[in-house]
Amino acid sequence: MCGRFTLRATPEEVANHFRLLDLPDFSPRYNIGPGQMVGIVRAQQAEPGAEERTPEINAASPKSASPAVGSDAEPAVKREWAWVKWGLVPHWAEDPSVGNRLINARAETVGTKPAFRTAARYRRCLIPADGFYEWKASSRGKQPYLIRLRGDRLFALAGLWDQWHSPTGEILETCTVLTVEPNPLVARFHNRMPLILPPEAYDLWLNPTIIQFDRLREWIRPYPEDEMEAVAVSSYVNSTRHEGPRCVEPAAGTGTLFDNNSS
DNA sequence: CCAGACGTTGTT
DNA sequence: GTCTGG
DNA sequence: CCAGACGTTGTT
DNA sequence: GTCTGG
Repeated sequence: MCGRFTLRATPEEVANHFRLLDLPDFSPRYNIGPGQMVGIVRAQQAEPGAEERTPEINAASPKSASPAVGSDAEPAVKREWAWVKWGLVPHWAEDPSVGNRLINARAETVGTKPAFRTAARYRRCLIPADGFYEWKASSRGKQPYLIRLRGDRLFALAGLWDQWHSPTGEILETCTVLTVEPNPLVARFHNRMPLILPPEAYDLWLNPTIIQFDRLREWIRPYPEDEMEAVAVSSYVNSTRHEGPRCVEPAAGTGTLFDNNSS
């Protein structure tokens, strides 16, 4: 599953990887947890008070209707960075505290569950990350591991977002991370893992004209294990009050990098 | 029809 | 909001 | 995900 | 033990 992750890359790297029009503003994050504000990439939203009336955001574009192939070089839909709270609060929720429990959503069923169905059709997003944490129980307590791509590359968690209007009229934007079956590497830790999308899927995932969630099924699968690795890290990361490089320091005594090829 | 729910995760 | 259960 | 709380009453 | 908050 996914209850904690990192975004250690620079704003430049994120803007480049996700083809953002504007440079986002953030500091490296070593310990992003539920309830915190996270940066997401989503299809550019219509400006609320904009003078210019943009006719039908690309709804009829032939490019946006065909599946993206090969790379993420030419986004059919403009993308924007947004800050939202991790823990999805459905727009119809009475109490925003439900978000505390909706930090993950099963990708297999998200198209039909009432809490996620509409978001799965109209409000998908990518959540930039470059690592996530899993805890493994042992005789000496719980040992945290940082799981990342080989080469420590940036990647995208598949997510959904929603808007909630408080009684006093404030708008709360929130998100959730989709999960799938784990690949064998992550299965050492848990029976679920976050859904990681390859760049060639970004355009389809963010395309608001794709409202049939079934068209995204081919991307609902565990990320290849041979592109991933796990490192035992300090339990300093356990507390969400902790931030900084200490969170990813190799655990004392281990220093072991354990991946699919080690035995 | 109205009332009531709406979600995920963990684990021996 | 929208679906399920009674 | 882990950490930390876990409760009520009165009253100005 | 179980829920809430971060």
